[in-house]
Amino acid sequence: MNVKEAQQEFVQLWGNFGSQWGINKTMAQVHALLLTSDDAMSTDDIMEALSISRGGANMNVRELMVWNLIYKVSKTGDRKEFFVAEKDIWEVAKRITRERKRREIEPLKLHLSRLKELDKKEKGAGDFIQMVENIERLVSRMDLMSDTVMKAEESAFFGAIIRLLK
Amino acid sequence: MNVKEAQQEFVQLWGNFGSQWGINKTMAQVHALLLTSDDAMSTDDIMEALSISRGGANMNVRELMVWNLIYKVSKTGDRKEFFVAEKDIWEVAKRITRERKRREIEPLKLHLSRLKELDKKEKGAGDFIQMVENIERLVSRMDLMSDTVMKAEESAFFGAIIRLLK
DNA sequence: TTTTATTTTCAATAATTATTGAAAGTTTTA
DNA sequence: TAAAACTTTCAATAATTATTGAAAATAAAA
Repeated sequence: MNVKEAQQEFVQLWGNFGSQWGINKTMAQVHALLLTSDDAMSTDDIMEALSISRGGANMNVRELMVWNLIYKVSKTGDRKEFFVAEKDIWEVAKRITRERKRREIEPLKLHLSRLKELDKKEKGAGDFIQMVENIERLVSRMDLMSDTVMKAEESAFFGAIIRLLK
Repeated sequence: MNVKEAQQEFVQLWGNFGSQWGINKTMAQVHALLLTSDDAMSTDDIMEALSISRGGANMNVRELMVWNLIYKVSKTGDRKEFFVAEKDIWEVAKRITRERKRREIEPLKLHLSRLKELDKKEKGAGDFIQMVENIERLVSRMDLMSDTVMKAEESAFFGAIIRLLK
């Protein structure tokens, strides 16, 4: 297997993995392509590499820019836009986490919290509220966990503690 | 808002949230329904509550049993099967984590590891392998962290340490 | 055994989600 | 200013994924 083949396999792998976790497959593929590409790529390069349409390539690079996972760069003497990915994988993880938190976790927390505004006198209300509170606690803990992982990575001290917990 | 309305809203909420994370929407709804239901429900009860077909109800309860999130129970004098959910939300989280790990993370790790078997002499191979290794490290760390959080919940000592990291 | 109740399967269909590609829009160059 | 180069949009379409429902299978009762 040469590098190109390995890269193609990685692109497929990452696309499938992404879609299992609710991330658009093609977006994940574009990301994987840029992650493992040495130099900046234009929309045409991406279209060619992934056999996708111009529209699709454009939409996905724009979305990846919103997620802060890729950047636009320009080459002197070329009018086209080129794109490069953030290569620090921990930075990548942090940004994906941040975006999903903002889009999904925060609204979920809000919604759950509002669910507790029900007639507390009614039979069964207590149990229901308890369940919602337990879920709220779970979500918060998971949320905190992601912060902790990221923080641990940045700190030798916390990192050592985390490893102790294994 | 009464309990029933709140429950219905929760079912919708959980279904949407699940599908954003790659979990079948109806399966998440059946789970939410049973999670917030006081007594065991039959397939007919579930069909009625969620307005879904018999086939759908059956497929989803079976799948939830594979995930170990619900159990079959029987009522004396009734031939039907009834279902109840595991109500301990931490247990629920652990089981979902375990299942996704088994189905997705383990295969991903294997696949990533195999990607490193390429001609290392080729130009660019070093960078590619480095990227794959960084991703492997990230996946492992995320994986380990989920164990740690679950463990922390069960242990005052670990819990205290995790809180320190906040 | 036969009937009845219940569960399971799965081909057909519906619903959802992703993708295309050509037209419109924008920016740069001549 | 007009033409060329490039980017963006979005209605139409394709691909994927979820759902139905009726028939087959299974299990319990008569």
